[in-house]
Amino acid sequence: MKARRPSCTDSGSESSELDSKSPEKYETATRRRMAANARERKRMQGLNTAFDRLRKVVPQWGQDKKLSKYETLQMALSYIVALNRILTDARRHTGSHRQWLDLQFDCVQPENYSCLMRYDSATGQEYIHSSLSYQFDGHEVHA
DNA sequence: TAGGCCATCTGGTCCT
DNA sequence: AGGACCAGATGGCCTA
Repeated sequence: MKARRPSCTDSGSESSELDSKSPEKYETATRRRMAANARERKRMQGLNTAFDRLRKVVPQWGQDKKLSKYETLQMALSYIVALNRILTDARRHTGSHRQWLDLQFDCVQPENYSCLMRYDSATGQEYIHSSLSYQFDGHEVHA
C-alpha cells in the first residue's frame, strides 16, 4: 500500500452529489467504489506478477537493478526477435553446421549472456550487442 | 533536489 | 447492473 490522494480514500469520492441524496445511495456508491478499487488493485497485482515472470526469462546481463516495466517489454521484444533470427538462420545451417547452431543456442542461455556483451569506451559502460539491444522510436538503445 | 518509476484511486467506456 | 480494462492524476520512494 503506497500513495493515496488525500481526498481519495477507500471510502470513495462520489460523495459530493450523493451527499445530498439518500444515505442508502451514498452507502451503495461507497461500497461499489471500494469493491472497484480492490478489483483494480488485484488486477494490477496480476499484471505485476506477469512482469516478474517475464523478467525471469528475459536477459538482464547481470544487472543488479531490475528492469523497469518498459525495459522489460523492450527486452522481451528484442529477445524474441533474436531467437527468431537464430531459428531462421538455423534452417540454412543444417548437418555439418550443427556446431554453429549449438554456439548460437549457448549464447542465448542466461548463464552465457556475457558472450553478447560489448564495451562502450565512450560511456565506459557495457551493453548487449546488436541482436539483444532494443529499438526505441527508431533509435537503437543499449540499456 | 529533480527526475524516474511505481502503487493507488478514480471516472469513463465497453462488454456480458 | 456490475465487472474488466484503461488512462489520467497524485504522491511516495529512490538515485544521481
